[in-house]
Amino acid sequence: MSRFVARMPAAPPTLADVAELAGVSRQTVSNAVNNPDLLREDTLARVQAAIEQLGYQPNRAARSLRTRASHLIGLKIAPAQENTANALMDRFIHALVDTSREAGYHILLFTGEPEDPLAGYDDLLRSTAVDAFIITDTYLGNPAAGWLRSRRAPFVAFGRPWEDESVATHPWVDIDSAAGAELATRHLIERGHTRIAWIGWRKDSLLGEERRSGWSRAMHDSGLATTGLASRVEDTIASGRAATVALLDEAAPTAFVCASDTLAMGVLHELYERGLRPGHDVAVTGFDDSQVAQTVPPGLTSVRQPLEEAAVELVKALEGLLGNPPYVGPGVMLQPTLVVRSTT
Amino acid sequence: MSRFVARMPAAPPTLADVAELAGVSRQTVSNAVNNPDLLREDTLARVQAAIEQLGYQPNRAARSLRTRASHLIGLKIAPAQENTANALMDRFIHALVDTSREAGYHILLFTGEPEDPLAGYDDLLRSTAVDAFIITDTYLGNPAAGWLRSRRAPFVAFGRPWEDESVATHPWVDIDSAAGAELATRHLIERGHTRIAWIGWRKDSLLGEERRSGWSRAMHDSGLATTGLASRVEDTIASGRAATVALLDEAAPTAFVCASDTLAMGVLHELYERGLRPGHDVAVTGFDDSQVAQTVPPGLTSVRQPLEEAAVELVKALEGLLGNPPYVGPGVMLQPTLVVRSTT
DNA sequence: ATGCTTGGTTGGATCGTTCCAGGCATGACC
DNA sequence: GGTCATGCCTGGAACGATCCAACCAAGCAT
Repeated sequence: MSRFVARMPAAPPTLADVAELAGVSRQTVSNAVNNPDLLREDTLARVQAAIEQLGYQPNRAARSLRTRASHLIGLKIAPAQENTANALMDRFIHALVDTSREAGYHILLFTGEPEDPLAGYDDLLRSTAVDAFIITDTYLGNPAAGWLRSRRAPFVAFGRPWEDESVATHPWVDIDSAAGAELATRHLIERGHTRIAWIGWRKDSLLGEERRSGWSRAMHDSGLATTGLASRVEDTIASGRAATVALLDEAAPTAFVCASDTLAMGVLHELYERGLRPGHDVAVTGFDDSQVAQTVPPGLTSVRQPLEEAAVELVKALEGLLGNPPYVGPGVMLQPTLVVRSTT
Repeated sequence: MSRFVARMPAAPPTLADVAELAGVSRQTVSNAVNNPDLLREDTLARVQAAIEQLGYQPNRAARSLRTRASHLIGLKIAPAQENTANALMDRFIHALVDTSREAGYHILLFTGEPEDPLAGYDDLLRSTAVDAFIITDTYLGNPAAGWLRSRRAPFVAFGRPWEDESVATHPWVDIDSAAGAELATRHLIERGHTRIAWIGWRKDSLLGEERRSGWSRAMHDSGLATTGLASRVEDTIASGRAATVALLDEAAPTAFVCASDTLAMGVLHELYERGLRPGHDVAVTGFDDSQVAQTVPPGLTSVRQPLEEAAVELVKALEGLLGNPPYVGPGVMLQPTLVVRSTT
């Protein structure tokens, strides 16, 4: 078979090219790549030299076609939120891409169509474009998990299954955010605060209730009262600020623990307006260690989620799930840390 | 509510399955999908019904193998920067994913290995995993553009080619950030400021010099002096703050135009420390309209880059580049806008 | 010597799609 | 009636990898 050597955009070398150069068959080259220990030492060396010389890399499409595995992982991303401090995705995505590269996977992004949130999953699944999904918004009622399960599509979740745990047959990784709120609250108690207010999300947010429980646990453990000190609002700066107004006027707290950096910024806005100095007159903590928390004067104390660790665990779970035989381990719960800055 | 479709892992239907059901040949089904106008009306309808019934979608691996096109676009992402306000990526990536979906492309992410920044490109290219790349950091000396060109790999750049323009044979999209700085400066001049300082990046940053030129143009056009009012530092909060100290003490400006939100936050930090009120005592503008600018009290005026528009143009350029014949249009320059908030 | 293992290698078939050359009606034209 | 063009459809052959059954020496036991 004579190949045209002088081709303009030089077609990448194939298995057959390497085989010819090394003087072996295609299959032997394939083994050299996938099962090196099947070859005799000298043959292996010869093949590897040929691979090196030609700069050969297996064609992904051909390999996927044959092995029915694309080594791609689908990740759905939500629109960037404006006017909030919730920008976890940047850090998370980077960690995920980095970790999955080491495991031989790439991350394929997609977005949802407003009318049909499952369409993106369906497309990728039916065209066998990805091997698995990572889902992130596991709030109650998110149809993705159930739908993927019914389709027998492999997926791992960042976020525990809030529904009946017994139904959840997928691996998950989550962060113990009750512990995060508790960490922040105890920190404030240590600083001598006794009237510590909570600003969290509305009651239908299980994650919000979870975080709130960390605050109330820390308070009760220290014998401090919580009545009149909790507020539950939308996750916006304006509502955080409104909650601050109400709490300051009615309960006179000396510190605020917030369920998000966004809400904490609401507090800072009101303090700014009143001429109160955060960290001196009133203490504030946020949640997520966003860039906002890191850069706002004088620096917002915030709970930091170990996203890099989460990525590692997610990829580990993914490898188990896609292994042969598939292995589904128990859920993994990670501990957040507190980054102390000048607002406390 | 719950529908149980007791099915085996059910291999996805293939072209042949559809063909059999519709009573035509494989090729006819393929035509129905790719060249519908080649079929007689009734045949087309019959095939489409069969496709619908089976939920058929072409297998991506097989299609890529045959057509030598993966419909994937590679995008290299940099680590999320801590302690800065530079989080453009979130918005940009989302816009890009959204736009390219409409054009039939997906975004594949990868990261660089520290020792070899080109390794990621090389891998994806040699395994024919992606059709093209989008590169974002076109600072002078970034080897990616030149390397990709030498490999004849299709790519479009977000950022103009700073090197010799005549060498650049690739499409690019950029944002006229000199105009952005000019916008911010003129805005301050309109507000009555005359002593307007510039805090930008060090001289070896061409982008920084570009932005600086917008400031000086606006100043000179209005007959205002610039001597002693410019400072060039690293892009960190600490250096922004240090520059503020020096400028306030030596040149007594009443306003600061900054090359980034990070630097602007440095200014706010110093104002905070001195008890000066941004927007009342001293005006400040940033660059990027980051979440930090949006949420910091009392709200930082900032230049907003039209990232969504940029994504649209990039994908348009990509389609041209991957078209047959390939088309490389002229570079596209987009205009930023100014988001006015309370610091001015 | 014959048969049997074992490690190393081989060529053919296959994954699901699209490209290509051709087939077969139908109808138009001379 | 024969030729040719046209429109619609078909079957075989690729794309480049891996799976599979078979092959072939060499080594060992019978």
